[in-house]
Amino acid sequence: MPSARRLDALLDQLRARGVRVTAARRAVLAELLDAGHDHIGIEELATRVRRRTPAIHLSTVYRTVEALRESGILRAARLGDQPVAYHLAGDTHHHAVCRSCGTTVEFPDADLDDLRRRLVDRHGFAADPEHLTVSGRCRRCVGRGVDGSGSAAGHHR
Amino acid sequence: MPSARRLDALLDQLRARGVRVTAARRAVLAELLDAGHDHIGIEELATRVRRRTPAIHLSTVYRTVEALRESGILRAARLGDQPVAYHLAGDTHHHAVCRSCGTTVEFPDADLDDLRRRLVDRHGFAADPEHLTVSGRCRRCVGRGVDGSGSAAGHHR
DNA sequence: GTCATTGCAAATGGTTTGCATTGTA
DNA sequence: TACAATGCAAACCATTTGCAATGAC
Repeated sequence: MPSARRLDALLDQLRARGVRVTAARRAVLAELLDAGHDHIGIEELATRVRRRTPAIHLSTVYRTVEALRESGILRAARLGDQPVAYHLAGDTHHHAVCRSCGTTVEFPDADLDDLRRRLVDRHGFAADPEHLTVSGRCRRCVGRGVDGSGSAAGHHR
Repeated sequence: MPSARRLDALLDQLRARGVRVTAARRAVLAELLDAGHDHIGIEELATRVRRRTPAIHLSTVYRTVEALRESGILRAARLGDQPVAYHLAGDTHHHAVCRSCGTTVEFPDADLDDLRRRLVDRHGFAADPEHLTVSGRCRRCVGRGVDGSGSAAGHHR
């Protein structure tokens, strides 16, 4: 589906929920579509949006992003300690972030099936496809024996 | 093991790493031991600490908590959007938080075994026992058909 | 005695909010 | 026209930091 078409579809989705379509929302959605699979932070998103659409205030981007999130159109992901980054909903996935080098690995939502089943069976808890971040160490850092801020054996001074 | 004894053990653990044992650290650890299984936020922790030990500054609590975290003695957990809460390391567990009513359900680290295996097998990624928060809806809210900030059908107005 | 730790006050940084104005439906 | 959305500046709040004084080893 061409990008312009997808944009219209998303805008219709908004209207259908009684959410008004404005320049800011159109622009933010357009940028998110452009970004494809990448995750964009608020500042970056604001910058990109302004390249095409004048003076859209950062606070507006915040409010826009929140509106889109409530409409289920985008997802917020907090990778490690970085500020929240956004991406269109759709292919739900999660991230594993290396605490030593910061590398991130993506994994599909299906990898949580087992956990989901356990949560439902035991607690009746229905897990959302909300973004999840797992911390740990990537292949390279494990191989190297590198250890992040965690537990380094006695090093005195 | 009596609480005082456990405190000493933890303090020794600190000394063994070359971390100095101070009033603030003793006090914070004592409170965390007292809190048992509960998670405590920074402000609350500072308040409790001050009940026994005078004028310990909030920034000191922050620094103390960070030092203890680096030593692997405590864990930080961010439940939903609340500020970070702390608890002693040990019985690693995770939380599922209901996005409608805020109820939290605890689940054991073992519930992540399957995910862990997948991450290792496919990416060589070694997941930490770091705290994880899963969002979703609890049994009651699922039953009631309540829906949090998520997707409420067209409401125009 | 040395150097980590603390108290304090000030800075930071991401995010939110009140209000008058603008623009969508 | 009515009311949601925006721009802007100010407020917020958790967390961090610089520095001189203090205290652990």
